Formats: sequence, structure tokens, C-alpha cells
Amino acid sequence: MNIEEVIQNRNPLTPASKTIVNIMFTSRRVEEGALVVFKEHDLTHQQYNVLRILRGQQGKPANLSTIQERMIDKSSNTTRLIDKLIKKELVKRQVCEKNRRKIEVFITSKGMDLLKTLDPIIENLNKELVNNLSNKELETLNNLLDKLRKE
Amino acid sequence: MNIEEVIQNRNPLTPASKTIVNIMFTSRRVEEGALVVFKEHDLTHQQYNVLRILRGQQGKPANLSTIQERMIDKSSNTTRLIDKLIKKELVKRQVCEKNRRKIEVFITSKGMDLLKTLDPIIENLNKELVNNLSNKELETLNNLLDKLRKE
DNA sequence: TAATTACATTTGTATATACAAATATTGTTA
DNA sequence: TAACAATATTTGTATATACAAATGTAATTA
Repeated sequence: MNIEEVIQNRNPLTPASKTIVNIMFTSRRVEEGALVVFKEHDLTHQQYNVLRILRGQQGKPANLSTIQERMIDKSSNTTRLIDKLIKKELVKRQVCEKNRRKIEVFITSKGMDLLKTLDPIIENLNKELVNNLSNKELETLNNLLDKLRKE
Repeated sequence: MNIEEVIQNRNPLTPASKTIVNIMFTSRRVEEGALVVFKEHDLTHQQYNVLRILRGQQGKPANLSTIQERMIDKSSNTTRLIDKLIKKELVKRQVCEKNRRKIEVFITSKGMDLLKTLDPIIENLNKELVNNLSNKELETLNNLLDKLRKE
């Protein structure tokens, strides 16, 4: 179904609005599957996102503002999100010695292990989600989204 | 910036995962601007979404499960969302006479007026958001998203 | 037709999120 | 260097969301 059929809109949308609605709608649909997986491992999508960001740091710490910048949902409460991850021993937190206003956050080996468990599951889900598109089409889609965001 | 630069990922993603992340990330970015507009009119994105769905009904009522199906975020609590809209007199609710389990929801003229005020603002925002893409590119993007969702 | 199942919505409750104000630290300037 | 501004995070509080259980209604079946 194309997006106008899905949302059953009787007054047709402009190309601009149609695209925006389509992006939002598609985003929520692709997020649904992973939610089940995250829940099984007692994670929220946001918490998973933070763990991925921290792994991306490859040993280097990330402070709260950096994490917030890179998050998919820019939670205004990264502090409490990190609190939850600390309680589960998936990340560690320490005050930055160079600038004691900053907080440095690291992923623990327990956190890394959890990600390693989730990696193939999420990758398979994602592959399934896009399996209607060829690699060439995926590339085009990525390029168009990148271009759209370009300020 | 392409999506891998944005999220600063050091281990490159597969095409599938890159696309999924790109869709989620782009979605959240395009949602940000409208949030400010909604807030000025004391609406949440979800509430606006419901008003749009109801207007799309063109006089016909929508029951809660229909609304939920069509919403961008499938809130598990459409009841309370509708409660808020009723309190603001933007929608009306009545029990369906044919099937008294169902609830029929209508948009009020006050709700219609609010949408009419928001229409040009949202449309301009959306146009600005996609102004890096030509109409041809927008069409391609919509087709690719539609194809991705096709089950 | 009584009991059972299915359907549609509501309610209770725990958790998450948004936003503003507060705190703590560092940098700047009069 | 004292006062002020800027930066980074935390905390308070109100609202929103998620999920399960409860409620009320209709359909099915024994």
C-alpha cells in the first residue's frame, strides 16, 4: 500500500507533506519489530541506542551531551536513562578529570556482551525489513534521506 | 552529512541496518520543527495526528480502533488521548448505536478551525524540510518507502 | 438460554518523557 | 580577583506512555 492508502487520506497531500508523513510512518513501522527483542532483554529502544553509541566510541568515553547529540530520540533526560543502564551494570560513569562539569560514560563488558547477543538478531530483523529493496535501491534511499537532511 | 557521519559509527553498518537507522534518524529530525508549532497551540504530535485522521473521515465518525490503526505512533492509550481533545472541545465522542461496544469520535468545528490555522504553517515547514529534493526525487523517495513497507 | 468466547474500550499502575529550575564547575571580564 | 556569564549535568514536577487487568457488550455454542 502506498502511504496515502495506508493513512486513508481523502484529500490528497502535497508531495512535501506526503514525504514527511511517509518517513514518519515508515519509521514507526520499522521500529516495531525490534521493540519486542529489546523488551525480552529488558531494554528500551533508547537504552539500546545509547549502548550502540558507547560501543562506537571504541573504548573512549562519551559524555552526556555527546550521547544526547547522537541519539535517535534526543531525550532531555539522558541522566536518568544512564542511571538505568548503570543499575543493570551495562555502563559505568565517572567525572571527567580535565573538566569536572563533564561526566564520562563507558560501556562495560557486560554491556558489550549484551550487544553481541543482540547484533545478529537485530541484523536479521533489519535485513527482513528491507528485503523488498535491492542493494541499489537501498543506496538510492540512503542518498535521498541524506540529501533531505542536508542543511 | 550522510548517516554514518551523523551517528559517528566507527564500524560500518550493513546496507540494511544503515537504511533502518537512516529512516529512524531522519524521521526524528523532521518531527522536531513541527513540535514547536504544536506546542504553541497546546497540542502534542499525537493529538494533531488524531485531528488529521478525523478530518480525513469527512463527517463520518471514526471509532477508537480505527484511529489507533492509522496513527503514526500507535498509542496504547487512545482513550486518554481523546479525553484530552474532548476537554479542549476539539472532538466529540458518542457510543455507536449499532454496536454499543464501539465509540464514535468526530472532529468539532473548533477542531476544524484549529487545523485550518495549522495547515499553512505545517505545509510550509514540510516544504522547507524537503527543499533539497526535486519533485522527481520526492517521488522516488516515496516509492522506495512504500516498496519497503510492502509485506 | 446459560455459559463461553470474542471484541472494544477503559482504568490502574508503573515507568518514561518533557521542560524548567537548580546545582556545580569553568571561563571571562570589569 | 570578585562578579558575572557560560557550560554540563542533575533534580523536581507534571504529563505521557506502555502494558495488563477490568469492564461492558455482542456473538457463538453447548
